[in-house]
Amino acid sequence: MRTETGRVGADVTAGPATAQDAARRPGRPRSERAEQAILDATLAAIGECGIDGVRCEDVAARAGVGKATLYRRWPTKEDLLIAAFAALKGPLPQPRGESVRADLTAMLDAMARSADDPRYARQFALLHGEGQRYPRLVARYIEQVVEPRRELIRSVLRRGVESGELRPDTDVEIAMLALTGAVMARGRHDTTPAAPGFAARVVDELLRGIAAR
Amino acid sequence: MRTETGRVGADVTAGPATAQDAARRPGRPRSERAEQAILDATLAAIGECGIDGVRCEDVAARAGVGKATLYRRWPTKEDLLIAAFAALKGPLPQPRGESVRADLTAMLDAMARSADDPRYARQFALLHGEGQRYPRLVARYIEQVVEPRRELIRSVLRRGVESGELRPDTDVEIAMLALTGAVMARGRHDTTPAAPGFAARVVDELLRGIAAR
DNA sequence: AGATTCCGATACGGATCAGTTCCGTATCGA
DNA sequence: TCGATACGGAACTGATCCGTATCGGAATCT
Repeated sequence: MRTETGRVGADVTAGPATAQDAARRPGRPRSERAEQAILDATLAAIGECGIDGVRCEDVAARAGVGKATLYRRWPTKEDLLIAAFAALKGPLPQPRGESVRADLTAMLDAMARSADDPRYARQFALLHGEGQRYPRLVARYIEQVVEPRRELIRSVLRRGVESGELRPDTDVEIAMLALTGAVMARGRHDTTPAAPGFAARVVDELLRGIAAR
Repeated sequence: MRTETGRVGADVTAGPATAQDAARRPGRPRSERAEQAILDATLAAIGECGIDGVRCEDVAARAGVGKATLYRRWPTKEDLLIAAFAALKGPLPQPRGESVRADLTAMLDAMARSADDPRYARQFALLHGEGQRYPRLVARYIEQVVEPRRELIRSVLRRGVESGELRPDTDVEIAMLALTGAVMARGRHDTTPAAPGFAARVVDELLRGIAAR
């Protein structure tokens, strides 16, 4: 049974009880520092051990925190993982709007670069691999991390079609998949960092096409 | 300690002791049927439960086999997984050589179609996700499954360059990543089967390029 | 026949790990 | 100061699961 005072499971979506909530309640408020330390430790553990390799005991130890402190905030391991992934999503890179080529290159480059971080590198694979056992986790991750990034690429492509930079009959979805997929496929089993011009080369190959004229 | 009679660990690479070996030894020979049933059950379990979700006990039960029968062949879980993945690799689709477009389309279509099989769909993700804990498994899978398929795509592309079907300055590696990556990216979180023309659209977009003329 | 090895079944040892509970202590509002 | 809640630490429970051991019986060789 949960020792959580009165909160229900659905609240996980909005995060755990924060220190602000507690400030209006009697007793010692929850430590904001502990909370962040736990999330950081969780992400580090995921990067090192994989999603199923994360042990709550280890997370607490890394964070310099008692297990009770962890379970007071997230009643199950899945809740903790959801919170960690949500915290990881980070800022979306904003297209600068100069040209489709420049925007796509910048975004793919950011993708490829973050793929060199093992924490990011294993995100989707982890989710996909062990995702069947954590369906809420997968759904939330796709909604909060994957789709916004895909949509950003799509929007750049659509803008290119409107501005005449791209063929009017461009299949935006296919192009998006080819671009993001190339970055994914490269980082898949290649642990070396992406070469400097990699993103630009991907964009250029797709822009020009590989068919002979 | 292993109860294995006299075989060494390195033999796992070449598979377990087969019924043929045993036929030259006294006593009851090993059942070929049990062996195949175990491998099939392993693959099914991987597809359903994920790589870490596979339980040897469950595999034995599905195969209608005692645990001893399993451990007599593969002394550890990792050995079993390696054997199962090696058995899964299946035949390589052979390019028919008519045209680059036709060959690529056929191969990507086969990829997309097999990605609809959950057993295949989760292969690389599983390996990538929990691969850190099974390094031998990953290495063997890449070598035996991933690379041959990639090389096949590369060879078609190179042939296209030579025949003049593709631009002479085509970046074969990037093109290969864009093609295979698009299929990967589509199937990533999309459980619905690929649309019939999907592979052809990917190939065509890359062949023609999306830049306006 | 007798020795040997395999079979499926089941029980067991031992390790791991999620989640709980309790301890003594620290920090808040009243 | 007092009550309430938080803290880190540690012990504990209960479940899971790998791998071993043992059983009676079946298949095969000499």
